[in-house]
Amino acid sequence: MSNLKAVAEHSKVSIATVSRVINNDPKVSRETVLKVQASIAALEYKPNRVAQRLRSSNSKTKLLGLIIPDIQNPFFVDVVRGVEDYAYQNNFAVMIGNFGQDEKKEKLYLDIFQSENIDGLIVAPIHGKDKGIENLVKKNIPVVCIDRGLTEIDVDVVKVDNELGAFNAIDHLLNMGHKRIAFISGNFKIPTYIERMSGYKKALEKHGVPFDESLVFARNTDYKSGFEIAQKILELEQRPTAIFSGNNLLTLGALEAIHAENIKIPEEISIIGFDDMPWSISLNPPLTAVRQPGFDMGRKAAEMLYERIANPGKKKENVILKTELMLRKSTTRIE
Amino acid sequence: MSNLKAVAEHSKVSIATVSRVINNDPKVSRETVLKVQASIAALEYKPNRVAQRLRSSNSKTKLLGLIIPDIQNPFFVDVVRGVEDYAYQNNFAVMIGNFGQDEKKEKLYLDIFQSENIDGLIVAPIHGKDKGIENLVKKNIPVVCIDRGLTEIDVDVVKVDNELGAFNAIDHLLNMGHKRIAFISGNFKIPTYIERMSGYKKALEKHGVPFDESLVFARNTDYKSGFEIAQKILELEQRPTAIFSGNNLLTLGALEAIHAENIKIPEEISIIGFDDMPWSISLNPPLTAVRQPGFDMGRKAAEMLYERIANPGKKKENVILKTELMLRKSTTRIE
DNA sequence: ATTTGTCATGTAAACGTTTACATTTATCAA
DNA sequence: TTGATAAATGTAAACGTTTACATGACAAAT
Repeated sequence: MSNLKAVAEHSKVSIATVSRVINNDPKVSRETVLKVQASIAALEYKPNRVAQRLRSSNSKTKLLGLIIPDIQNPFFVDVVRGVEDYAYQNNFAVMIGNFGQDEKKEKLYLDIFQSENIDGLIVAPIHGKDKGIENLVKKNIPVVCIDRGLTEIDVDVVKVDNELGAFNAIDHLLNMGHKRIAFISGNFKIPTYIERMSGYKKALEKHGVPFDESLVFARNTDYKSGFEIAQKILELEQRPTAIFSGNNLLTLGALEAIHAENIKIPEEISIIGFDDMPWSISLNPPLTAVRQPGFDMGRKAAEMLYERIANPGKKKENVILKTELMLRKSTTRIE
Repeated sequence: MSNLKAVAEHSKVSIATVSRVINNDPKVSRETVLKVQASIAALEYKPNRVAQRLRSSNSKTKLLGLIIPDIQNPFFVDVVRGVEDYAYQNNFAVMIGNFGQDEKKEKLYLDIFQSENIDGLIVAPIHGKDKGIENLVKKNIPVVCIDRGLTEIDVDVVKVDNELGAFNAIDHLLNMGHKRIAFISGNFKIPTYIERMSGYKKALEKHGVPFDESLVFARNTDYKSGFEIAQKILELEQRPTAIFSGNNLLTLGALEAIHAENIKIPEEISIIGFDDMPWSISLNPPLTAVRQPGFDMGRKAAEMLYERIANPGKKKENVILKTELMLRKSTTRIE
């Protein structure tokens, strides 16, 4: 790879001048600019971003870190796309780390990204008291949390009104006459699930239905957990008439379990999923789901990160987007 | 962030010695090692990977680039997971770029990754004559192609036997009596679709069914294309009895179109998709599909990249994995 | 006592940039 | 002519590492 020195020699100027041309410094004569640009083209010179980042943190070639809990979850894929969309338009590169709900792995990525001198980080914390992320914030490294916030410290957040989203889903089921509604949740260390649980409870309360702890199942947030928990639910002596499932993958896993038992949805059991998918309509049956605007969340987070980088002192922001209940065919009225 | 110098001062040795301790150089006394390690811990020192990469390319802190065509496609998500799995175990960081089948964006990521001094690249080329990737290979930057190869140049490749995969799918349909089989393909610039097309033709040939060009539709590889092409197919005067769809997203899009028209699968039309998904069983109806081992492909590619980095001169490898036809309920026999 | 060798450590150059500061040259006012 | 000012360019330090080479201390061999 050719470097500044090569270009400088080729156009018979100093490397400082070449650097100035690259950075559009006005203090260089038109003549020299043209000469240097010709050399740059001739040698196919590309600035070395590693050297740029080592030398100065406020260069124009920014590097963003993005840490997500589970890339298999289409919701987070949407988030990634949103972040990338904004980054691409603004000439950032994005480094992605997927920690698969593994706290150690999250910590590793935090360390790596930090020592890669990233200019900013977008992260969905594994829990609300994440010390690693708190540290970054304290060090004044620009951080935006997505999907989940931090409880101990003030930080930029983009999330969704999880409580209301869950409330509306459960309210809908209760309105249709359901009383025994199982909740397949993710781990309650994760803030989102605490909030969804709270919405679940509030809806029950509103309808005067007593809360039954034995209907709540919290494990991991993957396909397999959804499958296994649903199996258990279906075996219950007094089977619930409806299932509320906490995320995309849990829903898909639960569907597999239900289909494996040849149980009819919604005639024998209703189901609502948190997280919509483009192909929800093609599921058997078309799935009623709580839609989160993943792409928009990603884009917004990137935008906020950009602003935070430009203006580190600025007041922390807390953006809460709305969910939408997509009514389809996986729920029905019962007497 | 503390640096070598700070650690050196803290433990009253030179920075060279500290560096040696970090890199486990045996030529340093036990006593000093302990002293330095204590300082490292006290100051929470983390090596700066940017400086490491600038200084030497054969350090232990490697950075891999991964460029994929479409992160919305669950197949590529599996690939990402496979790559990451291997990378994580071997202490690499992975930088992901998603180019969304946009050639310009692919080029941009190629440039960025190169100027980030990546140690190696895993990429699914947008087409077989990708000059950008050819250049990297010529510059002796370790590259492994995944899902798709390069025609003009010898390079490491991990892919799947697309021709045979498609052949088996079409053969299955023909065996069930189908003769008019539509093919929803991606763009024929992409090598995979050329190969799948070839398998499609060979199967027709085997059964003596004449090839009908008007049944082949090639556009993009996204959900929307699948939806729109399927709409067209359903409007055909003499409607095909079966659809073979070229990838995950095309299949899901096509399903939506079919369901929107209230057409029964498989009674009124059969469908086989290239690419299986974990939740294929929960689709309406459970989808018959050609499974590709995405995770294994990613893992294998990372492994090959690792070997190529260690041994750049080694002979290029061409790994072709097998597909598997997953028989479910979306196809039926016709007379 | 001198030489040789080994081990531990230090010194300084290098990686490719950016940038504060210094230098050169030209322009113009007095 | 001199000095001041401005414009264009160059010089060199810095970012945080790694590493070839130099140095120094000490023990063993002569």
